Amino acid sequence: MVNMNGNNRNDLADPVEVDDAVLHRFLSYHLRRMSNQVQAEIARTLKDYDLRMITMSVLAVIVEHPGLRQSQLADALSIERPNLVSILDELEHRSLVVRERVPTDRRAYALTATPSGERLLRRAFAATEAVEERLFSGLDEKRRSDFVEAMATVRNRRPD
Amino acid sequence: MVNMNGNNRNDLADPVEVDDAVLHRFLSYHLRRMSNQVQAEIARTLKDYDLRMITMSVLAVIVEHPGLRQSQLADALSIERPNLVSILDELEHRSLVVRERVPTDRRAYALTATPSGERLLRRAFAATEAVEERLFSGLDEKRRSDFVEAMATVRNRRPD
DNA sequence: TATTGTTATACTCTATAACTATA
DNA sequence: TATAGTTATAGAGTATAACAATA
Repeated sequence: MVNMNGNNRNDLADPVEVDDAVLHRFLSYHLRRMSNQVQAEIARTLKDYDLRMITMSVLAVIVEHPGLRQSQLADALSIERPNLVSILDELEHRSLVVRERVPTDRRAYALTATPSGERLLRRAFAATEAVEERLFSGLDEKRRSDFVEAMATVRNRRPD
Repeated sequence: MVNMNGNNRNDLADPVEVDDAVLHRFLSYHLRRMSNQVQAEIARTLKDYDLRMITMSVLAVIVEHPGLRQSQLADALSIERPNLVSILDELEHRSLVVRERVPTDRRAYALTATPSGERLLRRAFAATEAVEERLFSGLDEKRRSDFVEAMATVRNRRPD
C-alpha cells in the first residue's frame, strides 16, 4: 500500500477512485472514455485485416450501395470529403474498391467494391461482431437494444 | 433532386441513408459517431472558458482530490503521464492549479486547485451541464440513467 | 456560379520510448 | 532497481481553405 503524501491533504486510497461530484456527473466525458476504450479494442481487432474502423465503414457503405459517389459516401458517414480521398486511395490500391468515372457527370466517381473487397468486409465484420459481443456482454438483450436506441436518439437530436 | 449516375447501380436517394445491414449493425461505429458529436458540442461550449474536455476533467479531479500526485491523476483519468504534463503546465500558468513538491517524496508533486481554478470549474461545469441537458433531452429520466449505467457496465467490463 | 474530387495543412487526442532525479 | 515527472515524437482522427476540372 502506497503511503499518502506528507501534507495530509490527500485522503485518497491509491489508486484514486473517480466517482465524485463533478467528474461523476460529467456525462460526455464518460461517454468519450467508453467510446475510446471500445474503439481501441475494435482497432486492434481490425488490424488483423489491415483495416481501421473508418476504412471498414467506408467499405461497408460501398458494398451496400454499389455505384455511389464519393460525396454521397462522405455525407453518409459524416466525414469530410478530403479525408475520404486517402482512404479510397488505399482501398483502390489494395483492389478492394474500384473508382469509375460517371458518364453523365465527369466530375464524379462511381464506387464499387470488388469481390475481394466484399469478402474482406464479411470476414472483418464477423471479427468485430465477436469483439462487440464480448464488450457488451455485461448488458442483457433488453439493455443492449435500449442502449443502441439511446445512441440513435441522441445522434438524431435536432441541431441547435 | 440530384440524378443517379449512369450505370444504374446506385438506387439511392440523395443523400444516402445509412441504415443498412453491416454498417447498421456496427455498434462501435455508431458509438464513436455519437461520442464525437457530443464531444464536438462540449468542446465548443468549453472554448468560452478556454478549457478542453480533458483539461476540465483534470481540474475537476484536482478540485475534488486536493493534494493528489500527477501519477494518481493520470491513473484516475486513464491518460498517459506524458500527456498530463502540458495540461498541468497550462493550468499552472493560468494560476488555476498549483504544483508543490511532496516533502516525503521529492520526486512527486502534490496538486491543488486555486480558488480561481475552483470558480472556473464550477462555471464551466454548469455550462456543460446545460449543453448535456439539451443533448440528452430526447431521453427521459429513466432512459438517461439506464444509458449512464450501460456506459459504466461496458467500461468496467473485465479486460480479456 | 456551383459542385466533385483533390491537395495541403493544421490541430487535437492518444500512445510509446527514453531521459533525470529521486527513492 | 523501480518510480515520478519529463521530453520528444509519432500516429490517428478530424477540420478548413483553396485549387482544377466539370457542370
